[in-house]
Amino acid sequence: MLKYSRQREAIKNFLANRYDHPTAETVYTRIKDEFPNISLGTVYRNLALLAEIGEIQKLSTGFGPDRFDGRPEPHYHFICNRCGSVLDLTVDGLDHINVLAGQDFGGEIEGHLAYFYGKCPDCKQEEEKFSTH
Amino acid sequence: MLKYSRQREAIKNFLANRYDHPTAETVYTRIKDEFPNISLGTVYRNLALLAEIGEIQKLSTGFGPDRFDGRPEPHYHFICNRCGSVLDLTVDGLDHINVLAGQDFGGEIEGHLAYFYGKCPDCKQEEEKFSTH
DNA sequence: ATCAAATCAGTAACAGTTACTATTTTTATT
DNA sequence: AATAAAAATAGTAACTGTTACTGATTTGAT
Repeated sequence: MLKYSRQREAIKNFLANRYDHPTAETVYTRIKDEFPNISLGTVYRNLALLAEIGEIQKLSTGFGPDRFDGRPEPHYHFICNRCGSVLDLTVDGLDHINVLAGQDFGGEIEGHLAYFYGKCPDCKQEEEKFSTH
Repeated sequence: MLKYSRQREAIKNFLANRYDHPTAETVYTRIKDEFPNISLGTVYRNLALLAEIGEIQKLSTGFGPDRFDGRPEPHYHFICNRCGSVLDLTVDGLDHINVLAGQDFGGEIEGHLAYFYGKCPDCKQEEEKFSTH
């Protein structure tokens, strides 16, 4: 049985108001303003729990620590390979790739996980300042 | 300057003859048959080096340790969420999703990384044995 | 054969995360 | 409101996967 916890509530609210997909460490240091002696373990436990019950999303990008997304609706992410920032993307109609992937496959494709990477808007603009034009 | 190393050669050959995308730990224990006192650090260093020069691929699935693929040509992977096995997929013509993802995005999409998941052929067959038919 | 650069084995250190324990909070029941 | 069991907590230790360090060995150009 799930009981209320002020710490969990604070973590969820914190994520709901951020769009930069912070790490557990970042959540920890920021929640500390409100709960000075919250422990890192509590942050990890609640992030895992919230992700499990589908109220947030956990992003394992493969480089560096996991990141967390306060928006539970499925959506894709972009990772800037210049500055490392992680951004939300609004892409739809990508489910057909499951069919393509299942074409010559004896098993059953149930879903996919995709990350897009490249230059984020900021880094693109920054780079254009120095290019010939 | 890159110098030859028997250990690196053995690691590369080992991977070239496997299709199950072993972990560094697995590579280590198996290479030990030929090099009884090879160290785990050497395995990690060479796997990273081989991946960097494009002779193998490193797969960061997000759950558990990284896995390594002896085939350097770009291709997609399937992860069975029943038994955890990682399989190669032959899918082509998925590059158009970069365009779709870049539609309403101010930055520049340069590529993507995708994993498909579901039931592998073995687990599918296993499950069908127990279903009503 | 010489010798610098690369690689090695062995081991210590590290990052990110999970597990443990004794205490505190929550919440259903009185 | 008091009670009590279950859940959550803070604090800390332990763990997993990986990287960094060190002094010895191997490689390959001269």
